[in-house]
Amino acid sequence: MAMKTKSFSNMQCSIARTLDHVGSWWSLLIIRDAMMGARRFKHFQENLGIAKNTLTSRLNDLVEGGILEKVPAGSGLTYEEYALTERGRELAPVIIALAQWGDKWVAHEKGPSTVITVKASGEQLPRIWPRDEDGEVMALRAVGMRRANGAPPKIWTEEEE
Amino acid sequence: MAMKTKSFSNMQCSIARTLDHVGSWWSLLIIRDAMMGARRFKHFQENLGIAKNTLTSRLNDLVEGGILEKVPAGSGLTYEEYALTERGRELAPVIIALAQWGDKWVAHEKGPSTVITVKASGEQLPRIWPRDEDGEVMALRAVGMRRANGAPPKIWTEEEE
DNA sequence: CTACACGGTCCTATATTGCAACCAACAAGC
DNA sequence: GCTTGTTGGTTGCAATATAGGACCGTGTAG
Repeated sequence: MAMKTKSFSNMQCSIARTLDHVGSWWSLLIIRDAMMGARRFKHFQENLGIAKNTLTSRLNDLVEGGILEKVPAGSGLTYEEYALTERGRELAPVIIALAQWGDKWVAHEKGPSTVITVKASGEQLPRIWPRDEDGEVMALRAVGMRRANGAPPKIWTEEEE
Repeated sequence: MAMKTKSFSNMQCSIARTLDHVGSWWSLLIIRDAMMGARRFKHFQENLGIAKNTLTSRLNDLVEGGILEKVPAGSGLTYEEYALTERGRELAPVIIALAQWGDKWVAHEKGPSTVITVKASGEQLPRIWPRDEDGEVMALRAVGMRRANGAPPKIWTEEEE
């Protein structure tokens, strides 16, 4: 699906499989703009400064991947717009995590250009972070990653956390 | 920093700035492996099936970006290993969000190869998701994204959410 | 002294991206 | 009815990045 030399889609890892859909340079920025209300070709193009043929490719990939869908623009309008599907909207945690990491670690001198908020209060959204079964924020060292049963083994076996 | 045609690093948007560090095809998979304990060049190479020169580039970029650092492997050992910095470890929410999205929407027929857990209980980590100031899980429609004061305006002005 | 593992570098072929030109469909102005 | 401009693309070409394999210097094992 993604147009690169080596596809991740046959990998079993969910991260790789996700990146196969949204891992190319512009995909997540297109999704970000879609979440902020961009719907038309020109919106993405003008806002991102992306080349038109590249944008065409990315949009087609995202539609094919079920993240965007083409919908009629409205009564009387002839063109179609690009709208996020539920699948696409559920990428919000990824977008939020990226934005918050960037705010903390590689902030622009002028501050962030986008603020993610709790609509009800207008306040800035709290940091998205792993939580345990009780909803308590966890230290990262308390998060484990292990191979699933039946998964191909890792190569490095010197130690296990 | 990242070696692509057009750099995102001068964009004000935090998402773009983050992607400038981790947006290339392999970066996030390298970080995933590092989180699972990979430390040596060969670990990444064998596990990912990435070309060696590409791996060299990506590792150098990540070190330059402060996400990995080279550390002496240990007493008596001559080589250096790649270890996540705090900056790198804090990408965990991104990795988790990608993994959980993939598990839900593009799962492999054999199931996930990696399971992310709460170490204390061994249970699967709950879904990482935006929460309000009280720690309550939010509906995505309750999350707002708006331009910061002073940010360049969006091009599309037809509607505001 | 020889062989091999490790962590690279260098070269070439292919794939992807950026850029600019071009184009068809439609709308607005005159 | 004709011209112009906007939109949403497509097509070529040049530049860049990736995959793959050959090669290499250092260190270790035998």
